[in-house]
Amino acid sequence: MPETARHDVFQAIADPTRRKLLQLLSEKEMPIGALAAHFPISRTAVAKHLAILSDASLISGKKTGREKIYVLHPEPLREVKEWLDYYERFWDNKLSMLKHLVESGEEQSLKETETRKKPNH
Amino acid sequence: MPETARHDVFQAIADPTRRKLLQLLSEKEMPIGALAAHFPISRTAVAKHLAILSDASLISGKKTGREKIYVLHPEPLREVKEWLDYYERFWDNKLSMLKHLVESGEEQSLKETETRKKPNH
DNA sequence: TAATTATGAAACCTTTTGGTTTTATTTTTA
DNA sequence: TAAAAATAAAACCAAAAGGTTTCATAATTA
Repeated sequence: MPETARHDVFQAIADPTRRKLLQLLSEKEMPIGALAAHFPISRTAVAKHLAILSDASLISGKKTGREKIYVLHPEPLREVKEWLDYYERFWDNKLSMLKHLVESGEEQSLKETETRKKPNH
Repeated sequence: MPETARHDVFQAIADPTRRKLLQLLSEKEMPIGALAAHFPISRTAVAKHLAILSDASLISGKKTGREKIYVLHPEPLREVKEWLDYYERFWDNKLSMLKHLVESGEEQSLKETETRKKPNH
């Protein structure tokens, strides 16, 4: 695994082993050994999957002593979510409008809460 | 492309060419020739991508005369969305609860689905 | 300090992916 | 009906993906 090419988040989550790694790291940060114990493949193979996830900025590792603890970084998944939002309208005719309102309201609130706390009715 | 193994929706959307194919088909149903015109690769290569998308049940083709018209089937993307919903809470602390309420309500109306706590992949 | 533990790195292997070119087959249409 | 158009199918190819084993290195601990 040359690790030269930049890895895409869509490609990173395409592999079931990598999805399970993300799930494990979402429960608790762990070193590679603890992660590898959950799989039938070798620790080296897990290390390569971690490298791909790291390349997609989905995880990072901090070395403490002789261990390297891996931590989840879910932010890049937002790109996938935004891609999906476009298609959601095609399968969901019911509440898509409400949900889009909620989500656009959320973005608004993220910007607004710094400057304003009360509604401006 | 032996087409023996069943294709996963996560894997199907991993390739940028296939994502663009989905986008084109979301605008208008088209035969393979019209699709291939949007890419620098051969029509045969596009045909293989379409086979993968079809294998993931994301599209289907109906033959009319000498043309085969491809149609988008976005439903399998719901699986990706549900997987993402689990991670959304990690980047969105504000309205995730409201959104989860909206979405669980939606799922309930479509079918009686349990609220899931862990991803199933 | 010597053995153990945890990880990193390199070399290698097989299958899958994403692409090509070539050769049919089936409908239209000139 | 012969030519053109649209697609399908087969054979082939290079590179990437996913795995292995083997060897090396850095911290711990007995």
